[in-house]
Amino acid sequence: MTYYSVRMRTGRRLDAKDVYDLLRTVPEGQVTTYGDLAKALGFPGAARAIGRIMNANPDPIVVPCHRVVSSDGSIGGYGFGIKMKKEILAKEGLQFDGDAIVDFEKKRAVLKLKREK
DNA sequence: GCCATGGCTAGTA
DNA sequence: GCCATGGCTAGTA
Repeated sequence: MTYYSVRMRTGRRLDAKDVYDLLRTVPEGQVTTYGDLAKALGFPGAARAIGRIMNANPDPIVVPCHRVVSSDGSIGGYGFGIKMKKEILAKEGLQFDGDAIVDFEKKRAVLKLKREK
């Protein structure tokens, strides 16, 4: 599996693999946000870049990109359509009020960066 | 110029 | 609802 890394305007690199690894720690039944992932990895403000990386997800089976939603608790986007995103999340136990996640703050995962080798 | 974002403000009710 | 943020890409020169 080859991942790409994103070159920030600052010159720093955000490795897509780091994003996917962190996202994989979000358990079924919970969600995180684009901005939370960005911040946890030390790139505050790069939420939009995270969205791009989600869109480029090479393996939706392994990387649960459907668990990444907007910071206001609304559904956010999805490469296969937000309808499917909602269906998957519903299957994982989340409830919706329109496009808004019910009890969003309770479902919002606390991201912890694992020390890498 | 586009977009799978987010934060802040005006302005309505 | 506006605009700052951030990288990508089609398409012009």
